[in-house]
Amino acid sequence: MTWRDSLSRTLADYPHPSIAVDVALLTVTEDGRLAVLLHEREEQYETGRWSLPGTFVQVDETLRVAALRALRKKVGVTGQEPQQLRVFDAVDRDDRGRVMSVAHVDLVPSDRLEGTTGTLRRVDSATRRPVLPDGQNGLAFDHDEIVETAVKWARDAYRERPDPRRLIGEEFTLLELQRVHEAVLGRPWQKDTFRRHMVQYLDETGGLSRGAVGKPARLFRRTSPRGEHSRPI
Amino acid sequence: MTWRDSLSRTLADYPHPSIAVDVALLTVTEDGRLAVLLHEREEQYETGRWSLPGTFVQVDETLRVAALRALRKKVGVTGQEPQQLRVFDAVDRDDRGRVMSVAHVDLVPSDRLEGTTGTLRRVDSATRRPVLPDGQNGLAFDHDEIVETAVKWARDAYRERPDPRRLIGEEFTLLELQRVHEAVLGRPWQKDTFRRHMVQYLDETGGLSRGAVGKPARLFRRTSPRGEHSRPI
DNA sequence: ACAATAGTGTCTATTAGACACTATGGG
DNA sequence: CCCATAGTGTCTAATAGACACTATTGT
Repeated sequence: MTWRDSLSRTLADYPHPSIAVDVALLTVTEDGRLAVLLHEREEQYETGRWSLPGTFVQVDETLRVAALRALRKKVGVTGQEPQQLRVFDAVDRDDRGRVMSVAHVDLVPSDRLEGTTGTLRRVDSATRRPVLPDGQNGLAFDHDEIVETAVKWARDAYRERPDPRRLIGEEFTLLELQRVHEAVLGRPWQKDTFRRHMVQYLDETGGLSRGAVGKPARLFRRTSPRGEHSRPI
Repeated sequence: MTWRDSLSRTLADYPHPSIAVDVALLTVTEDGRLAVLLHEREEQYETGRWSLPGTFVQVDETLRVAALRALRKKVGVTGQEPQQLRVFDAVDRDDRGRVMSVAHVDLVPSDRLEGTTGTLRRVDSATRRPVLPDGQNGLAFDHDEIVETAVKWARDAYRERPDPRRLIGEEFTLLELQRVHEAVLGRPWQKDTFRRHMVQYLDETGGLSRGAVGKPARLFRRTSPRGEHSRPI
């Protein structure tokens, strides 16, 4: 007997919380700043409020699939790998009912956001919150807190390893890598310190950068990882 | 209009996953080893299988309350502070239906387990899994993975700070503190390295230990924490 | 005196960070 | 030649780990 049969009715019919996913999709903008993708709510009484893309989790769906569906339907973005942050479960966090949200985060190159129906908002380095237009202060629900957790996750991921979310391509110079890390971490880095910290995780390709002024830089790629993958906080 | 009114029916009546909590309640045994509290399942076809205490989350309940209820009802333990690990959401993880589980962990002094109806099982230091009796190998559901994540959480918490889960009392000697840390981490520590690492987070009380052989040891207490609290991984 | 535990001085190896130097391309 | 960027030698400060020594109690 499987859970699609009548036995499951007794379990599923008992009143239980609904479960949603919300995704803080982060990126690095052209001018080297961290930003988060928002969308404007259209529900009654809420028009004009900003929130993270999210959706309810359907009965047959994993969280990952629900998160990808939210990105596709709400902001028109496809093909990411959202990571779980944590569950936000305050009983009064959603006026529409008893809804818990599994917060997710992802960090993707900005060119994957082309054609999005969402809006990129810079994340303030000090507050770790999105900079909202004019008089507005704060996202809907508990989404400010989700963004803060997401930014912390991204910075933790970029403190140790070279570009773990692959914001840049397979081959890169150390300066290109450093620019990405400075954007995510929101602070500068000494080039020699940065180099000596990262080279242990890099392999030289043998190639050199071309076309720019100055001494051509060596190209590197990430060392193929041996063990653990990146994890949510 | 609140979520108790008719509007919520349309939301809650739509088929959606059930949500459960499972708690890996860890402790340090008399002989200085890490252990996890299990209980024997009584459901049909499952009698004799071991699992973590868990329960379904009710519609009005926070995860914390549900986790505490599971501990009270399933193993007769009260008053802990479970921390979220992550959501386990594989669609086939539970034969009874579509159930996601929010895994929790807590680490408490062994005297709080007096009168429990559960069973303490030592956690193997190498595999990070509970040592099961005779021929059994593996907990029900995905609970082996939860225990592994819980042990990792506990070890991370005890790597930096002095006894963050308060397994020992307010005042203690450095040797007492070291014994607790060695039990959680599952490895010995040099006393001078340990001391110099931990004193920065400790205040001297001025008191001395009494009654034992050898030079009396100074008593310390934890420095009142300024900022962040302990967090799940 | 001796056993046992507490606590410290000091050496080494490693590392982050900073400064300043050398290296190598384009114009 | 000059400029700009790449890459390295080296110094300093901080830290973990280890060893060995001194300190202080009970018996």
